Amino acid sequence: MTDTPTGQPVRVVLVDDHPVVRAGLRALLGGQDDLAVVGEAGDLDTAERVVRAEHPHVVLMDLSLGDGPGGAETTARLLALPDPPHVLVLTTYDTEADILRALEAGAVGYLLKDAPPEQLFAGIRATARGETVLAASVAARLVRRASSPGPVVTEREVEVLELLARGLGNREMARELFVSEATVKSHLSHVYAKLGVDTRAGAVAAAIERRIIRSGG
Amino acid sequence: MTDTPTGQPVRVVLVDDHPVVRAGLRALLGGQDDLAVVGEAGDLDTAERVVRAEHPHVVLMDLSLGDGPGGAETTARLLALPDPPHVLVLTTYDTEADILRALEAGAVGYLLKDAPPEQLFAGIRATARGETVLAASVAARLVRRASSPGPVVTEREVEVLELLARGLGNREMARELFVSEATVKSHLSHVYAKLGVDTRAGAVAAAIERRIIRSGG
DNA sequence: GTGGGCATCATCCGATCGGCTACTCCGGTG
DNA sequence: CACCGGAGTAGCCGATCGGATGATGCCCAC
Repeated sequence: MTDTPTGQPVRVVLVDDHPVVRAGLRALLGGQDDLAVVGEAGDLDTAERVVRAEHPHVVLMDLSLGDGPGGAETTARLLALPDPPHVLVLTTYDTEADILRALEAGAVGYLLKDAPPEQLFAGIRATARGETVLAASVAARLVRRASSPGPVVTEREVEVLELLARGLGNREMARELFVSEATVKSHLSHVYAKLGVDTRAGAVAAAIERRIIRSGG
Repeated sequence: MTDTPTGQPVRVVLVDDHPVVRAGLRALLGGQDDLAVVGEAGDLDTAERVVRAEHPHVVLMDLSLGDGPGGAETTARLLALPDPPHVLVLTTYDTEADILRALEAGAVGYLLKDAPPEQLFAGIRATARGETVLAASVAARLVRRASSPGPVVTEREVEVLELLARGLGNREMARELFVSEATVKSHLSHVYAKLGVDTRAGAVAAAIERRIIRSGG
């Protein structure tokens, strides 16, 4: 509703591997007097360089950045720079793991790409002021999560889940991980408990849904 | 490389549920003299109305249109209109099932959102001429697929896969589907063969990857 | 009008899974 | 130093799975 009282526009850097999306954000933000896009990047390295050079107030970041390092890692890297920007995550997905990783990495906001432009503008202004901005559905997920114990799967368990998704049997997993079959079964039991399932198929589905493992693509 | 010899610009309608993406495409296409965005839509109904009114040469469509009807269905609906446009699918995903559905629905092109703008422009011009345009990775998938027998999973088999992803046992699936356990096992065997796996966990992963079933979110 | 694909059902049987209990190492933390 | 959690290991055993084989009814296409 209201505008920012400062005379200086909010300096924004766009980080997204989709040229189309970058152009879209540029076009949208260009219509706002108090928002200025001072740079953009399609990958982590470029992002780091641009942020270092431009010292933006806000970085608008797409989480599904390429296939390499996740947006969460990128966020962390940018926040480690001197005079770090506020990071506002703007993504297509609203999966729990994504949100948590981004917020844990230090992002102060999380909006979805299908958000109306006004919400986006307001989000950027709020982010520049250091406020936390969450899309409604994102907030809802966080609330829902706050009431449940965090299923923290260990690194090893993730490995087992990945092999599991490839359809390996316990014996094969054991060989692959250089451990005994008993150990694999042990990990599986723990995974089942943490994911709230009791079958391999259910574990794979749950793991993919919570983005503990990815399903290729 | 070359431009279209016609004096009339290519009339384009954008269909995408992300305002940001629509703005991006508008901005990008706006820089091309021979391309004119004559309308846009964020959902199926609007798309149908706009196409009916504007009679565009090309429809740029995002497959991941909302959570309702898929882009494939939307494509089919638009092609069913009088004087139908050429449909160029522009999406984030390059999953086999998506591509096939879109192409089967009648789309003549398939590009990814992370494509460079030049490729996008060329694709639109080619589409306007009725040519087929495929992103490199998409073409590769089709080639890879052509050599293998088409894994066309039946409706019933999808049901089994969905229950499988929920971690149900054969007995439970049988009860859920009002059939005998033997039938469930039969379906599973067929599914395994079609997906090229031999375990329930592998089947779930393969089914999610090929978007035969969704994993929530 | 016959073949093929789909859905259905049945039986057999070896292989695997999943739950249970119990133990050893190790690195952190109070 | 004692405690805890993660990782690794072991054996037992009933339940389940997966493969093989074979059969029936239906509907559609050639």
